[in-house]
Amino acid sequence: MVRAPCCEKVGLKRGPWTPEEDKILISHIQNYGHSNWRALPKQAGLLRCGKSCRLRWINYLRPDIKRGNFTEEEEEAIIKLHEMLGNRWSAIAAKLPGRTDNEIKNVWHTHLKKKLKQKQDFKSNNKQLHETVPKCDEVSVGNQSDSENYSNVPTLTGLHEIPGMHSPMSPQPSSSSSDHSTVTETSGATAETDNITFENMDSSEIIFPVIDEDFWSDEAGLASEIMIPSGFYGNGPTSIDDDMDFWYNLFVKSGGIEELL
DNA sequence: AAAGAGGGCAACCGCAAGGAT
DNA sequence: CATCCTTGCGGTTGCCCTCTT
Repeated sequence: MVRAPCCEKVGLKRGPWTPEEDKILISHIQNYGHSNWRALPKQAGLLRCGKSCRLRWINYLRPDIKRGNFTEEEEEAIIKLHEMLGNRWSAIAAKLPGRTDNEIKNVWHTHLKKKLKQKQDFKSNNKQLHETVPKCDEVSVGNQSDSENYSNVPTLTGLHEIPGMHSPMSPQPSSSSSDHSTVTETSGATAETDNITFENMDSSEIIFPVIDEDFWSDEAGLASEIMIPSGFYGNGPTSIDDDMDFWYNLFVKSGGIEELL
């Protein structure tokens, strides 16, 4: 038995969009917006389903779309974000202004998967080196009431404000660079470490766990193995999704995946 | 020069979530 | 509370272009 189409397709056009259709869609959205995708094609006089119009707009016609090849930096960012988020293309796209989830998904499947494979091959060839990275499992991120436990982590105490990023319980960094040394923690910190900034830290002070393929997509794994600085979370959100910027920036700041290999 | 292979990318499909009724 | 509708998302498809033989 053939499944009925998800939307009415009788008389509706499919396939590649023509420049004329694009023009109509752009003009209509500019004039009336896109509050209702389903009704839009009818109102605009397009023989397309709403879904198709939405996709065309989001992936191609939106004025803030960045066209052209991905830069090296963007590719690196995608690889790192994919390590953290898995196949959550929209979440990855949200971190890359002007890039769409579809575009990122395509570039992943066409270029970056291969690139990463090479990296992983390299990694497996250097397993011995890999095993020298210390593994820690004393600290749980999942329970914010465990903040006392964080103070038992010697390697990261004193990590407070990272320039260009914000910890979940701190205010957004201001444009003034003088704010870099601002201490914003609310609990669990020791007074004598308040002047220490991430910038001044030796990267060797940060210890990441051994990472395998499942690590970043497994919150439980992350929660049980990553070393969290004392007082870093305080009363702030504690889940990974609550502040992905925080995790990503921390990861990148500490050297990213290369640092772990 | 022609044919086949492979890659890149736009578009489609189906499902799930969330809101409206 | 149940059902319907709409939107958003990730996976997949298929066309077109380029490269290789």
